[in-house]
Amino acid sequence: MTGKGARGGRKTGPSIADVARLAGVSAQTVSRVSTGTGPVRPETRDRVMRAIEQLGYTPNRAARALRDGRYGTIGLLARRFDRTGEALTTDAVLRAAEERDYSVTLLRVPDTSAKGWEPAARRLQHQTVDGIIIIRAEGGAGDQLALPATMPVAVSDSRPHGRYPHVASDEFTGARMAVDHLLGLGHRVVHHLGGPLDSEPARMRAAGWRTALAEAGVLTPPDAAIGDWSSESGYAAGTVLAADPAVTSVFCANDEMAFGLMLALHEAGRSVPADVSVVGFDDIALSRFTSPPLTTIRQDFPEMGRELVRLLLAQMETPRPERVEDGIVPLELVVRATTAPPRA
Amino acid sequence: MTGKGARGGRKTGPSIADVARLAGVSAQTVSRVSTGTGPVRPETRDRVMRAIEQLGYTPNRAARALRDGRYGTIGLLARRFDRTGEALTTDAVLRAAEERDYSVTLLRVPDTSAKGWEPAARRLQHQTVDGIIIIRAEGGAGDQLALPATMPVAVSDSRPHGRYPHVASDEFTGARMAVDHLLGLGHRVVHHLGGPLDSEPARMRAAGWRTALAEAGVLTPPDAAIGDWSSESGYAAGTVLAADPAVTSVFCANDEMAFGLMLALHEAGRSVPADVSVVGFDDIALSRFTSPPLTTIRQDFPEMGRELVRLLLAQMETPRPERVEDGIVPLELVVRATTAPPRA
DNA sequence: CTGAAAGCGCTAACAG
DNA sequence: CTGTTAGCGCTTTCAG
Repeated sequence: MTGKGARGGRKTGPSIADVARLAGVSAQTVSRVSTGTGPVRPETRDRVMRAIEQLGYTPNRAARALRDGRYGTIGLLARRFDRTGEALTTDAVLRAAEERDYSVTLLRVPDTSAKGWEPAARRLQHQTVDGIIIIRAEGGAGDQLALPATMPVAVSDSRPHGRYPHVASDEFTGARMAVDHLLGLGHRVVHHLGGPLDSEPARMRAAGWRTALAEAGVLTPPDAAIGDWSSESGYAAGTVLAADPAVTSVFCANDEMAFGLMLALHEAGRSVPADVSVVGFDDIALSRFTSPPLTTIRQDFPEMGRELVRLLLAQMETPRPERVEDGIVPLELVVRATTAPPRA
Repeated sequence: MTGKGARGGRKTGPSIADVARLAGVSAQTVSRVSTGTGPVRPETRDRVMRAIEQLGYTPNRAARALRDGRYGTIGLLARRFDRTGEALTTDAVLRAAEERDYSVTLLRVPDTSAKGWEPAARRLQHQTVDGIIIIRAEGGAGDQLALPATMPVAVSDSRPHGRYPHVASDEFTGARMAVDHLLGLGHRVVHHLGGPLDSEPARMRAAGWRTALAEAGVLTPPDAAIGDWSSESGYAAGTVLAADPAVTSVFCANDEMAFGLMLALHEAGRSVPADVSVVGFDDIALSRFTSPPLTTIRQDFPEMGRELVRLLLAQMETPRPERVEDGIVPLELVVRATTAPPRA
């Protein structure tokens, strides 16, 4: 014989063949027992079970994935995972995925620009994922994502994508609720501390603010301050706003910035809510427990996670469906102690 | 011919064979180009590259994993991922894993008890992971984890495990720094709001508090209040502590509880830091921006993530080494505005 | 009810 | 420098 061929790859743990050998049956039978497929005589099943136990056999997922052409894994893409919004979404997606028996792999995309997203997304495709959920807190042109055409995608963002189905909170309405609340308290005008300009959620919140003001007859709203979601940026904006006596109320695009803003206000000697009312957005866990507790717009993260996973799996079951509906999650105003009627 | 055999599994995307056919070369050559292994004539390489481009070929990771006997993936186990501590650790681990070209799969373990951890851990083994990092914020008897003997594990916890290497902040020293700071300000005694009793980090922080007090001559420290890390529990403890005029300073086992405590203090008319000083633990992003900004002990999460990954990969390279050193990460006192000398 | 064969896609070893 | 072969572990036919 011509000694050709080559040994295959590395062995990992006990394989189905090892179990079969020990139990004195065919690999086939072991598979049947292991997967619960097909008829097996109770006697045989017992023998196999014992062998499985004894060897500590667990099925090799790579082999199964190779055979089935799927991994049972969802990739979760975001710029970072250490912020409140991402963490809450991640946890929510994870729970929803679990329910459907999927696991979740994280991929961080360092760069905001489309250039940053794409290589990471490609890397993700080389990873073991069947579909991708993208959290887009900011970073504009995601339409250029250039993912493989067959890769199912769902996006957490505030606006239809054209290409991929998306899920979003009803940011526009949420912002209006915040502003209407302030207006209802008697404020003549509401200032705004917005998120980054390349963030769609930030834009929607600003639009809601502007619209609510317009409907109340304030046709030329004050300039909006721009932050980057961080408390630092809220603090910076706060030092400016604090100096303007015309400011009696501020609607902030997220809670973190609201806290930074309030600290600046406080340091400038303007008290909340007596001198200026503040409304946040998100309702993070801490907002209930700051002094004073923050009035804010609550996002339903668990529901978003569920929607995201639902939309993604729908695509995986029916690849490239003609049209996938988007998801929209309602928001809720939570009135706490940072809002009050204006002085005098 | 006897029509035996069976078709294999489902096709996913273009395979190496498809590329080979199109480029008019052997599968081997494609593999060589794709992996950058072995010599290929520039001409041939170009032809292959074009074919790859044209078909949008990307290697099938399941097949590679099957062959190599490894996945390039780390599993990250935690009770939940929506809290600050877990989110910071997750992000840190993710960054560290990326550097070493690993991806990270999340697994949530709903149950605190060892009973909850084990099935989840088994499930993880059935997942596509080469090793596991466990974040143990609470939930005691992790020694009974019963993971497969060959699975590398690293634990984020405060105390040697016996079984698995662990990484932890130097909680004991951190707690002492907090208490010494308060004592140095002139407080006669320092109260403590601790974490859950089944949490090792919580126990270490309480031990550090007790030791620092003892060294200062306070041999019978006041009873510690017990929380569950949440602001809610901090608030509850705060309502009790606020009623006790002997309380002039409190060291809290984390920042979230400190915020809850301070709100309760505030509502009871006791001001921070004039009436009572408060120190937290963690230094979460918001702590700098509350009013007043929180004095706290800063944890170095990125460093912890790096250590955790380093320890895990060390085991994977040298399976079951005789002894793996544990990691300990230093802590830092950050003095802000919630601490001051006692009144009078 | 059980066994044999074949093939998912990839790559190490060997032969040219 | 390139091609052939074999095999990683699993599961779906098909035959017995």
